[in-house]
Amino acid sequence: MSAALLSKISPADAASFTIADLAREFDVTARTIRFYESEGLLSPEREGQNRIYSKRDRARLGWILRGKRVGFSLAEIRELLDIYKSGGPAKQRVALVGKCRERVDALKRQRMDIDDTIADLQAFLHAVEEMPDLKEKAANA
Amino acid sequence: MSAALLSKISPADAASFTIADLAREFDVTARTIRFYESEGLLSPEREGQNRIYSKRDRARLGWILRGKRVGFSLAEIRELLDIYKSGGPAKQRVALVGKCRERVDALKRQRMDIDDTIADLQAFLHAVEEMPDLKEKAANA
DNA sequence: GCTCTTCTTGACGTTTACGTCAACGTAAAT
DNA sequence: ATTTACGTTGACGTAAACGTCAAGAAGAGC
Repeated sequence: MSAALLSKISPADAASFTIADLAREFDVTARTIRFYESEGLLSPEREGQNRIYSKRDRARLGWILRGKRVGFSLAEIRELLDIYKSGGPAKQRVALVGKCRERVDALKRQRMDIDDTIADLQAFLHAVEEMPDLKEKAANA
Repeated sequence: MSAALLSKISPADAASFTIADLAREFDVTARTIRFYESEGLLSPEREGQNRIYSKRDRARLGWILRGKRVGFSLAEIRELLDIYKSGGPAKQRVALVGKCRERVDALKRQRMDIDDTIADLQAFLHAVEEMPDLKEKAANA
């Protein structure tokens, strides 16, 4: 029973995981993880009818979710994951490398947009902090 | 007639713009710009029934689109724009400043995700470049 | 044996962010 | 006067990314 409780914790260095394990760890629903599988982003083993995720599957899910956070669509993420595992003919790989470079450039542009937006918001924050009534509030605190 | 052609160019430093001007400049459809207005993100003047955009409107649209590029939803962008123009009571402004700071922190985390993703992709690119068959291709080129 | 929990597979609903007509107004060009 | 170009307001359609049931399988504990 204490073993059952410990299994709920599901140590991050375990060899395999249930769908609920990953859902907890990455803070997504099981529905989402199954949806990613239906979209070809994951393909875990089965133990009977139940899904069983390896450490590689887990890392892959992490990659997917980080991709989402940086604004990739699921289709883009699938493309990138396909590029990773691509052992196809050299000519095809050259094309994939091109796509990969484009993605890197896009990310760098996005990074600049983020820097600009941060600068804008911080400039606004500084301006607000210089406003007289707020300075009073701060002084009275 | 040459004046008509020049008007198509619609210099970026003009005092006002049509919806098509902005659509061209920012590479979005007029439909999109009207949609943003219907969502309360823009409120251009009217000349009869036609919309007429000021330089401030234009800058605002630029801000909106950059917001989209960094992954903000339209609702989030509206919130941030509302924060900008907020001259409400000090107490309310303090709350808005909090939201603003949260956004900055989120953007910083997002930037770290982007850096990590760039690093991943570039590591992959370097690995591919070290692959024998591709080195041959490069040598034969 | 029964219940409880966790898992499964559909099927349908929902939100966001627009696209796509349709039908019309208006002003300039021919 | 009429085409042409650009503008307008609805109304409806759509793709992405899930959420939300419904109904059932399958093992764990009592």
